[in-house]
Amino acid sequence: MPELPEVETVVRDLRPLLTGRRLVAVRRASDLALRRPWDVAWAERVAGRTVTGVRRRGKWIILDLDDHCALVAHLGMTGQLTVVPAARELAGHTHLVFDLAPGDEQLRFRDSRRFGSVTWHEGPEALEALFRDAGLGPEPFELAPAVWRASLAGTDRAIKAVLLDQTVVAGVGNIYADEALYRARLHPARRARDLGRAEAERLRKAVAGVLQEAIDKRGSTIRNYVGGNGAAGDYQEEFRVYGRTGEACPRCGRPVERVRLAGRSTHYCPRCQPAG
DNA sequence: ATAGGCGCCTGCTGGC
DNA sequence: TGCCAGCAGGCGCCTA
Repeated sequence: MPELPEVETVVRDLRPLLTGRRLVAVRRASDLALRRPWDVAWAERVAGRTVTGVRRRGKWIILDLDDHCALVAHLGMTGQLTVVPAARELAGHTHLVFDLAPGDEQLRFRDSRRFGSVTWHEGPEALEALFRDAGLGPEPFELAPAVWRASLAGTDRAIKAVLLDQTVVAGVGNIYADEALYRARLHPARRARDLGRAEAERLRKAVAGVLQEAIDKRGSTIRNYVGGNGAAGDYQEEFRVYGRTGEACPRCGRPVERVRLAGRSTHYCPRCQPAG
């Protein structure tokens, strides 16, 4: 579910709630497996450590610890990472609970579909290895025009597929790919290598612009997503095409169309985003 | 070597 | 009302 703006919102929420606090104890709250396996050994290493920072890389959430190790969370489609009062009843699908000190609160990881994960990494090298193995590409706000153009030129795929490729640019998912293509007035099925220089630059800026606006609105909540403080996002109110199949394009009034592309639902305006 | 498809899970919605 | 297919903010593995 969560793409870069949602993950960024979680990170901004969690930063003041976690930084300087100790993870007194960690325990599993379910026996069900997450995408990446829980390792009992790291629970012992993490217990008693203080969180020194909270940051994001692509759609990954990083909790830096005072022993230079790190916890890394991925929210998958339905993951939630929130700080709540320890007395609050455990919500369904809660998988991990971290007791915090000082204060009577807990960091909890919920995930109904369990496509998400929480893992522990021993040192900065191990963390880098995780992102290197994933082939994680540049952050969209730091994507150099020449690098972007080279990525487009080097593939036969549709531009929509390229936007979803985390090795090309990190953090874009299905919603913001569609919204960025609409803003750039580009048909999602256009071959990436066929984009002109101006079109490529328009799209690069549209991606950054849409993501920034979504961050400003605390991301998009369609179903499950909440920030680190438990509050939903507001950017779903700003969608121009995503999830608006059959509704009027806000620019020209033509009905928004939906097709299957790169294995994902893809929404676009057939007039504003011409195929040719 | 690239690109597409499928599987992983659960929950919700819409059509019959 | 009930059932069931289809769909969902993602990724990783397999195959052609």
